[in-house]
Amino acid sequence: MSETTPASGAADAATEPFRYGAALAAEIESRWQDLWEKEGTFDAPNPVGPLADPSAGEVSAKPHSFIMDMFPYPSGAGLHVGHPLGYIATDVYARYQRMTGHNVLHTLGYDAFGLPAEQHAVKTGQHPRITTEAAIANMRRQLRRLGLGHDSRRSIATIDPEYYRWTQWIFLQIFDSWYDTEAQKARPIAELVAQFADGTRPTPDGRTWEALSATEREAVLSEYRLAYSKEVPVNWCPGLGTVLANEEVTADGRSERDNFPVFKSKLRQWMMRITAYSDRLISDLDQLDWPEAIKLQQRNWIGRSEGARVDFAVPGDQAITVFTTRPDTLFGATYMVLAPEHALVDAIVPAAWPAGTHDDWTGGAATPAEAVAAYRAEAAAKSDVERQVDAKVKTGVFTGAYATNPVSGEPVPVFIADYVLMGYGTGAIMAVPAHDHRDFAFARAFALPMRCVVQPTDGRGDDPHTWDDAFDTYDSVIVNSAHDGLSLNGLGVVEAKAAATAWLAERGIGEGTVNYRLRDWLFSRQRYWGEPFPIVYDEDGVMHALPESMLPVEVPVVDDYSPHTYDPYDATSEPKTPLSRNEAWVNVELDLGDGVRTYRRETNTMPNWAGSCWYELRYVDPVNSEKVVDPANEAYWMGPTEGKPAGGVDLYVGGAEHAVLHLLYARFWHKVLHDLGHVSSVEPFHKLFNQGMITADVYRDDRGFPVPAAEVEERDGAWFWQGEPVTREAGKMGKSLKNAIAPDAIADQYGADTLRLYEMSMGPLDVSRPWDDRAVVGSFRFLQRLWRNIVSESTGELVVTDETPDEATLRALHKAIDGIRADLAGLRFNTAVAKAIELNNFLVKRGSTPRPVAEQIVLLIAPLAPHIAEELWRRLGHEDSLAFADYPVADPAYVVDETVTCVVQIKGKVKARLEVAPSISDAELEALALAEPAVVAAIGDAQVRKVIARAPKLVNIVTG
RNA sequence: GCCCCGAUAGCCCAAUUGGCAUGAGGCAAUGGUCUCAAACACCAUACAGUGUGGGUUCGAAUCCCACUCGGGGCACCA
Repeated sequence: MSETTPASGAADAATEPFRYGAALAAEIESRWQDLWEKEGTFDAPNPVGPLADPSAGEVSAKPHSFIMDMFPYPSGAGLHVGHPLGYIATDVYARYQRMTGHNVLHTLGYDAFGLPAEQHAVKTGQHPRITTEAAIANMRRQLRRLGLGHDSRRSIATIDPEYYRWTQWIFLQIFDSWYDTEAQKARPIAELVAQFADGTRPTPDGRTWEALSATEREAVLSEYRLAYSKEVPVNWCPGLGTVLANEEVTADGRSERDNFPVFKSKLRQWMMRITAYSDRLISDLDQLDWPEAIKLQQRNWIGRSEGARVDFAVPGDQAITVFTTRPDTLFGATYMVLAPEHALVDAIVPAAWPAGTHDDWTGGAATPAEAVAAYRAEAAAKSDVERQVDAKVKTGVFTGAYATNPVSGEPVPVFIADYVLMGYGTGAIMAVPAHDHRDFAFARAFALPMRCVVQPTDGRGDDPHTWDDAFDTYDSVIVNSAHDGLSLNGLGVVEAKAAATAWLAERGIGEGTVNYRLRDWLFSRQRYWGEPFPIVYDEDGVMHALPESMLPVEVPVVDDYSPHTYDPYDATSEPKTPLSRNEAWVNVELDLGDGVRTYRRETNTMPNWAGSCWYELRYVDPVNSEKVVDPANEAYWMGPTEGKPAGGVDLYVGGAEHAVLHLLYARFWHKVLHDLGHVSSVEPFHKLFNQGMITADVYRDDRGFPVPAAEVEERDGAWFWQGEPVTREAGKMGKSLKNAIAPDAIADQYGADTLRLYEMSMGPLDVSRPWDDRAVVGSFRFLQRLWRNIVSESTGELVVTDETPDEATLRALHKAIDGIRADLAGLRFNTAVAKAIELNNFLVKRGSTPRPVAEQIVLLIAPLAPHIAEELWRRLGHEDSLAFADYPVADPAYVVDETVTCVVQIKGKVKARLEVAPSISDAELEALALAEPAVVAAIGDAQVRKVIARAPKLVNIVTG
């Protein structure tokens, strides 16, 4: 770790002043960065609007390439070398695209609202805008140093009022629309109002629209609006002082951020009706070029289940409707379970236990009503965490009521139990203990009857009472299922489902239906640092959307912006919005058409996801003050094309952690905007690529606390910090593990081109790999050798020669061109770098570099190491930047070798090698191989049974 | 518990998708050149047979089955 001498070799400066060292790299890099900035090299012209460039010709005719990185939070801590991995990759790809004739849109904005920025501000005692803007400035400085070719005119930040004006505008579009299930799309709410007004659509209670009060109308409409405010069960996190979306709560009932407990609470909150789009969000995945793993995660999160609704009659002329995915097992339904909070429970509970009620079923209560009340209290007191822990033990209580199995006509007892969730399906199930693991466990605990209706195929017999668990395969046939004109016996599961569903539908006691796991998106937060809602309430409490002319509703400047947080375990606490403290802002006089009146503002703010739900659209048209995005610009950059059926950004690179949060929300917003006619694309992101993480060694002391990795010494295969032994493991790079390495430090030591090259050569972009400080020098040496092949280290003069390249050199060159092109296009940057190194090593060995070869290798490396490439290009006599130079194209004549080595195997073992023409036929090759003396000798007396010839590379002789 | 993904030299990784691992590339190691010495640089050398066990095939890192280890997702969703 002793870095006494800079890598440039200061001592050599006198004799080798033009050596490619850290000092020269720094000089070259800052000079080119200044030039790119001054000339606006990476400014991409739009077809129309303020960013159109008349001198750029007919933009629409040029092929486009819209390349994006996932929006970063501007962290106060600055970047470490893991952060820019994806940014470098997209920059390399963008530069390659530019050199292959594309009009490239590449920029980077900042997702600057939200909890991280606010928490940082609270910690430092400075207003979030000040800390956030400082963090953005620092990040811009760090990123500029890496030579990223961004169009800075398009670098928006979500906290800019001119940006969030449109975030609020989109909210209003969503608020002012409803989902027409027949047309399968969102439509303006005005069209729904018109239907109510002219009577084509009846109001819920049958009165005319005219007869409803404003409040009543709003209540009707809020059942349709895609953004609505409603009292709903929400995830309340006292430790953070805000409510959270389902997607922000972990499986064990804690907040994804800071791991605080989350409690269920019923509160009035803003919701987004994302569930209306469940089906389209699943089916449109097929049109996208995304990693299968991410598509799978989205499909699982949305959780589409096909099944049936079935009515079970209960006394009092009522019915309990259940949802089941297995209507084929209806004959096996031996009891029912309702969620404890199910509305029908009170209606079916009888005054006394039926005669002969099992003692275990009553929970020790004297009457069913008491048992139900006691169980409900018990269930309500449980937090999600406790429920998780207790999940294996089934609890519940008998309601005292019996329902009738609609196919067998048998009475079945009705229970309440917390293993049935109110929020899914109908909040009630038919229990088929023989063929469902959860029902099996419950039936065992309560000694309930079981009936086998799916023939076991594993030899366990057909008496469920002797089984260890339920038998739930789809790959069998139905048995014991015939009564009253319906027989499923002998049918396969799939046919039986259809038959049972049809039978139910005929009798009006059921129908086929689809259920989704996805819930509506909880869209409000009790935060200061977020977009205010463009909503006010009048004196009667009636909600009004602000007109477009009143946007943006700016975040008010206040002294106290900290959230109301509570003891993380205080489930009884209630959220309070920071904005509500500011009476002067909350109460506002406006003229919304009825003259000037006093209104109260909505004081919740939007979640941090809001700004990132649509930023790709604003990148396209960042300074448009008339429209969210001009249709011509949107159509050019994002519109559907042949290879991009749903449209969207051409390449989107980011971490896999956003699989169901940002990517689902953004798709939803985009689809609403599409339905309302604002964008031509159906999906926001066509090709998605998840980059891996850069990990780094983490060293921990004997208490398990991380120690500063930079100060650890290695001795004899063990590690020590301040003389004490420490352990080593791989971990995420970051401040908390004390192993962060700043890109600035690497750039100081070697230059940004080396850092770029190293990050690209570490491995495939999509896998995580450990940072190795020592290995960086390998990329540096490559650039030094490249430089030396073209420029004299002592004089700075060109050393390229005027020779005509020989055939071997041309073959090496064109093979490299061919390979590197394919690798860059396929985002395989690690192998592209290897091939460039290989070609350069060839030139080193060759002893001199012919000028045409020098020019080609400079162009080849330009996307990866743009500064040194620009510098060499200039020294080779070119006046213009190579950013738009044509990328080398391989001559096919030199890509294939004149002769290839053919391997001759005997029974799969290599026995001889032949030099043959690539065009040789199988037959010729076979004859040649069998004539080869080494082969003849190896075959000896053995019989040749078969010869497999795969011209031109292989012959395999099978003897025996 | 269920579902994905992965495992190649001391380390990071290639291998044109079933056809030469005398491994593409890099790091580290060893020897040498340069140097008063070192660092930088340069030259050269060695190092594994593809996590384990079985199978398919003329031929397997690649396909199939089982297992081990590592990473990720879901987790009473009926």
